[in-house]
Amino acid sequence: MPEIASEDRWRQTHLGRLLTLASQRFDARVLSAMAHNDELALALANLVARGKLTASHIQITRHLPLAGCSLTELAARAGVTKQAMGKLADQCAAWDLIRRTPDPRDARAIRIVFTPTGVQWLAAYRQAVHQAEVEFDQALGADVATVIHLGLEAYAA
Amino acid sequence: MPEIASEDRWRQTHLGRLLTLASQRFDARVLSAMAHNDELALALANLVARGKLTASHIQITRHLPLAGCSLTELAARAGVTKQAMGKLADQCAAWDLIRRTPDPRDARAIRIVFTPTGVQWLAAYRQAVHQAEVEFDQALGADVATVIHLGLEAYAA
DNA sequence: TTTTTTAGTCAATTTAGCTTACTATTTAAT
DNA sequence: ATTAAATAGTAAGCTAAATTGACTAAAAAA
Repeated sequence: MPEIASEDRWRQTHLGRLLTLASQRFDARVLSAMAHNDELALALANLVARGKLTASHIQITRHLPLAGCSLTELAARAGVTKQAMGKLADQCAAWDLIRRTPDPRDARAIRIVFTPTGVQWLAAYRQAVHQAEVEFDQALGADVATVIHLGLEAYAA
Repeated sequence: MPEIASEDRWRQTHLGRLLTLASQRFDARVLSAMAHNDELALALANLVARGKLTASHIQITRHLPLAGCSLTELAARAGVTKQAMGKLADQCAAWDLIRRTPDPRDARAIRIVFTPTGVQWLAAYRQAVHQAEVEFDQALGADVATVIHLGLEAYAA
């Protein structure tokens, strides 16, 4: 426990705060990389740059299996209600990232699947994450970065 | 870059995702510790347990100096508008965590200061963070935890 | 065949934040 | 000293994300 004199500094540098800040910085780097990705369709990169396509939409990019899945399952994976996921899906569908198709085995259900544009989007996301990881490695050194990666995997996953 | 077969697993374990999950887990542990803190006034612990007093109020706990400061400065430290901070301050004042006092040197300004209850709240927050850090150390080992702490400080702070 | 569960949508509400606009006061400039 | 510009705080209204509750249609279980 810190002494009073270092109180304020402690409040900005304890582990929880550092995890939050590091997470935010990393995400910002990923979004930035996507906004500047020349290979990504200009319309998509612009949506990112203008703040329309944000981290919340990455909830879909992050959780939708390549084979597709139902809205309910996608919501469960992302840990939000199906109503919330439904709205995200509406937007992503309007931007032609995902498509709703009927489920042949269940007339109630719809399958959410990536469109070709969505697959391109997913690839850009992966590349941006990779780039942010490389930046992280360069900032801290590969050894430290590896310890952090493995350590967090043990703590969080 | 991962191959297709491990695509889904990669999306859940890349560094950005791990940072987010670790940050969420850590914060959840802190809130939980505060909700179960017997020394904290029952009314406060209940506010936490019932989700009324949340992470956003910790923005104040985290940024308000022990000597107090103006609302504008507090908002700047936390990186939100003064209106947003004003609302948080209203709630914290209603729960007797902070108090608005006139600034003797500037009739426009008000000083925000912790009440005695607020100081107790801050102490409980520090103790809860400490406890979460101890859990982290025990889960990963002190050496790894230290590397992570120092590494993230270099990356994020 | 009836009952219950499940998938998805609609509507209304909550919440945290923002922008714009305003008053009162202080500081700077003539 | 007086006026102009900047600053502290509040108020009103808006937006975006996510919630709860109510509902329809289809499937599964009784």
